[in-house]
Amino acid sequence: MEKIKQRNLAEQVYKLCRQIPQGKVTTYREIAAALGTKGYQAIGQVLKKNPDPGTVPCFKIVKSTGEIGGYCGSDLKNISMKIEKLQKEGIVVREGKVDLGKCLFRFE
DNA sequence: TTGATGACCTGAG
DNA sequence: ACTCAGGCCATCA
Repeated sequence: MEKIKQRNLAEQVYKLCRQIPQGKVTTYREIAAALGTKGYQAIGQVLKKNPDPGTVPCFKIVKSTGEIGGYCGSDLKNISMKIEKLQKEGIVVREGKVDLGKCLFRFE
């Protein structure tokens, strides 16, 4: 049987990212769960390697603890920009952390 | 193919 | 609350 494995994890991730509404954020864990995998790291890996802020709002993805994590190379400067973008969307960021109980979006 | 890396997660001290 | 160590998965050299 040819398992219809995930053609490309990246594509799935991008699709989910695009489906994130404005003013909401998601965690790597949710994405991995939505894809049915446990490679949380792989998610971030793909996002980091394929930074497409024009098509995929990767800044809407945070850690399960609510921390920002990283952005465009895990540089602190970029992280700051990520936070600003989130705030602009209407997301509440406190001490570099996001209110998951308020802006956590889940894939149905 | 093997080995190393990473924007992670969970649990224990 | 914070820090340390182990684990899981996909991608790159």
